[in-house]
Parts: sequence; structure tokens; C-alpha cells
Amino acid sequence: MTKADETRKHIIKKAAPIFNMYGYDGFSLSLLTEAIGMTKGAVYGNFKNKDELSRAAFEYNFSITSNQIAAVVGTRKNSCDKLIAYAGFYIDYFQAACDKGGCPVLNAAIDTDNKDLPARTSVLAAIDTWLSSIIQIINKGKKKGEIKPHADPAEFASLFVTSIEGAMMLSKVTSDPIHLERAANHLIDLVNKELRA
Amino acid sequence: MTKADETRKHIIKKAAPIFNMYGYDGFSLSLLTEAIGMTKGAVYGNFKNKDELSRAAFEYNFSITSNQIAAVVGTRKNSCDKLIAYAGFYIDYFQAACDKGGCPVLNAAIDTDNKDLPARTSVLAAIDTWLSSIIQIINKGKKKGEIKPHADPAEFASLFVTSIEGAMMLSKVTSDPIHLERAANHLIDLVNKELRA
DNA sequence: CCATTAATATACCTATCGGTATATTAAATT
DNA sequence: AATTTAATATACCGATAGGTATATTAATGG
Repeated sequence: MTKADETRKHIIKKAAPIFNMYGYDGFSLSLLTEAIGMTKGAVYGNFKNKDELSRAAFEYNFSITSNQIAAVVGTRKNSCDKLIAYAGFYIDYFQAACDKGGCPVLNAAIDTDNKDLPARTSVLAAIDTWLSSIIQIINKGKKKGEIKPHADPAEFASLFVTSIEGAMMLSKVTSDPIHLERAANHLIDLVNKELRA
Repeated sequence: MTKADETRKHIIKKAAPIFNMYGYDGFSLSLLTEAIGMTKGAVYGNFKNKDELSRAAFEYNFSITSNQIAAVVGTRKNSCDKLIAYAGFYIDYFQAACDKGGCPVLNAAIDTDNKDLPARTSVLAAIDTWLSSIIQIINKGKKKGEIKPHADPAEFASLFVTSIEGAMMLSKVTSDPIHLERAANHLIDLVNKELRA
């Protein structure tokens, strides 16, 4: 790893929470250079422009959470238990997420939508990855006979992401985790009552 | 109504969709003056600053949707039917909402959160109003014996707002109304299976 | 119809924005 | 150690931001 690569990583790490908190417009170069303890020369030597940087910051944020989820879900064998662990993750995740500005996908989705920001492409890819990860669990569960054969994977994935995102917003903005807890518990209920074979 | 009052209203009307689409930072004075066909003098003669204007714009956006909902919900007598009409509203509302930049509450919540924008107060008030409107329907339904006595109004209101907001985001950003339809239909299912006496 | 006030337009202010060209320093190669 | 190249800092650019002071125009009351 060359020196520039390390700097690039360092910048992304510092830029990530700033981008998540203040959004594309609010996240200024001056805020960033203060955070990284370096000057614009280091930034523009490693990134073409603000767009490329914000994309990298978002993708970093998404990958962090994705890895945490994969770790939690991976501890379960049964597909239904995986989905339950998946939903439960967000209850524990809430406080840490708030400290970093909330759910990266939600924030970036709202922020890049309506404006034609290049990061929007990354957001769409992230949502697709997220939905697919749930669909995949359900499909495997069906094959293993753990999940009812007539269950609709795409529909459940839709409800899952929808509930978590809406609840993240509601709990974040009201500073009350109850909404997220209700959403997660409702999803867990659905798994047990509608999906589990 | 004095001339200034009319101008004030005119500015708010034009500012509302711009604020909803581009957010507090993206919504610039130059964009606004172009839209209203007036100059900064007219704006700052009627509003103290950008904060006051953005608050007014958000509250206008919220009131528009609230009135539409009240009209739709008001056509039903039965509490469960009111809730079903409430949820169903968003399916029809989707396209119009997209044209104006999406759900005002969601956008403003994400936008004003993390930054200390005065409009945040209005967003919190709007969310409270929204939740209360659902709780009120359920409580009245209980009194009338239309809704099961053990139903939890706050919990359902939480799930309702959560689902609609999350689904609005998902459908808006993917340009696919299916997520919103699934969320609304799921809520309608809940009303019929969990709430209806 | 004149005087006064309300309402809007114009011109300008400072600050900050993203971005760039160049100077300087650190690292690597021979 | 000398030279070249990589990496970062500095100084600056034009554009635009929100905001204000003042000039001008429109409306109103006597």
C-alpha cells in the first residue's frame, strides 16, 4: 500500500461520518480538511472531485454496516433465525448509527434524490444489495424447507427495508428508539407467523 | 389581506416545492427569486431570513397533504375504514408526491436532522400531529366498539408512519410504486386482522 | 392631488464554496 | 548522495451564497 493509498483511506474514513451527517452540500471541503488534518492538496491529489469523494464516503459507510450485519446474521444456521437476527440487529445498532448521523442509505437516498448527484447510482446499488440479501435468505430457507413455500421473498424484503428505514428516521428524529423496536419486533413476528414453515 | 400578505403567500407557494426538492442548503435565494419572478427585496421584506422561509415552506407542504388526507379519511364513518382509506391514500398520492420531491416530512426530517436548523421544530410537530391523528382514530374506534379493546394505538401509529415513510423513500428512489403498495396493503391487512373488532 | 407609508427593486457587502496551478517537501531510485 | 518522481501544502481564482442599506415605486389616507 503506497502512501497515497493510505491517505486516501484516511480521508474516506474521516469524510464518511461528515458526509452522512451533513449531506452532500453541507459537507464542505473546509470541514473535511479540518477533520483529516490535511490540506486540499491531499484531497484533490487523491480524488478527482467532491462527487468521487462523496461516493467513496457513502460506499464506505454502507460497507461498514453491511459487514456488521453479515457477522450477526452469520451466527445463525436457520433461515428464519437469520432474518430475526437481521431485524434485531437494528435495535442494538440504533445508538451507534445515531452518533454517525443515522442510516447511510436513508440519508444518501433522500440527499441525492431530486438532485442529479453521481452518488445516487451507489445508493441504488446499495438498496439492491440490501433487498437481495434478504431475498436470498428466504430463497435458501425455502429450499431447506425452513420457510413456507408460498412465501413471497420480494414482498417480505420490501416490507423489511421499508420498516427499518422508516423506523430509523422516526426514532432518530424523535430521539426515541421505541419506533425502531416496534418495527423490528413486528418483522420478527412476521417471520414467525408468516414465513416459518 | 394586504399586498404584502399576498406576496408572502405567493413566495411560500413557490418556495414549498423547491425546498422539498433541493433541501435547505440546495434551495438558494437565486432559485427562489427566479421562481417567484421577484427580487430579494420582496423576499426579505416579508421574511426575516432563510430559516423563517424554509419553516413556512415546510409547514405549507405539510398542511397541503394533511388536508388531502383529512378529506379522504372524512368520507368514511367506520374507524377501520378510515384507517384503510388513510393507508390507501398514499398509493394514489405517490405520483403527485414524487413530482413535488417526495414526502415533505421525510425529506425535512432527514435534511434538518444533524444540522441545527430551526425547521426541525416544525418537523417534530408535524410528526406528532401525524401520529396523533392515527391514535385518535383508533381511540374513537375503541369507544365505538369498532376496534378491539386491547389494540395498542401508539404501536399501530408507529408502524403506520414507519411503513409509509420507509416505503415512500424506497419507491421514490427506485421509481417503483410497488414498495409503497406493499406497505399500504400490509397496513390494511393489519387493520382487518389485528384491529377490527 | 398631495403627503406619507408600505412594498419592492437595485446595488453592494463579506464569507465561503469547489477547484486549480504551482511551489514545496517527502520518498524512492540509481 | 544526487536525481527523479510522488505526495502534499500554499496561494489564488471566479462564482455564488445569504444578507443589508438604500433607492425607487406602488398604494393609501387626508
